[in-house]
Amino acid sequence: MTTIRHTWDVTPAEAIALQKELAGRVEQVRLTAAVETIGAVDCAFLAGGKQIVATAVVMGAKSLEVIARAYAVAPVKMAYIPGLLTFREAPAELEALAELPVEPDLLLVDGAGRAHPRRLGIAAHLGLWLPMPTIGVAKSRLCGEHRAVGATRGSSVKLLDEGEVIGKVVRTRDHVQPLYISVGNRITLEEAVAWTLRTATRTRLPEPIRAAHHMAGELKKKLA
DNA sequence: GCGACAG
DNA sequence: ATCTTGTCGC
Repeated sequence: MTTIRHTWDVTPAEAIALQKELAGRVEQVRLTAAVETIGAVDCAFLAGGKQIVATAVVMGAKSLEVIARAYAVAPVKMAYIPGLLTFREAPAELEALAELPVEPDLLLVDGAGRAHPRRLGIAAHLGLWLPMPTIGVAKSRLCGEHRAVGATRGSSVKLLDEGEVIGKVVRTRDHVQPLYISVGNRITLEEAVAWTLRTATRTRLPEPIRAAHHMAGELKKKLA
């Protein structure tokens, strides 16, 4: 299995160059192993944006019951720049994932996967670094265009950029803002959409992401 | 030069 | 992401 390693201490120009050379390593292929557990990572900011709290959760793929949780606090090293979100959030999220007692079989990431200007959003980048397949679940569009999405749950349309399908805009709840789903790594777009709908049972966001997001919010209050 | 722009 | 109460709609 191929996984990457590199420093996160880079300049914006170096970050862009890194994304360009790594994008070609993403594998859009069908899942090979059974998915028994699903995880998610998210984060929140502390101390006026000086520190980041990353959270990671693991749930049973069928029960959607939490099996494990972990978190990590780290200093923020880069400002938010559209397209370079990864270099701001990924280091802390990787630390939180490393604290988990068990690794999930599939990981949902808050942000874009291949639906990125250079085809390497945070979900794809983390997918190259980690061993399990990943899915990018973004709440809004970073790039690409698409037709109007049907108003009911399950409706979806292709997200296109420069003539290629980079993701899918998916409605997970009737009359609620759609999600921008894209391949992270080691999964197909169809499977990514299917797992998103399968885990977004009661709300717009998939349960694992909701749990990770909620945990980040609680820690933000608790850690000041 | 003028917008767009994951979280 | 973050600053924040009540309120509209399914």
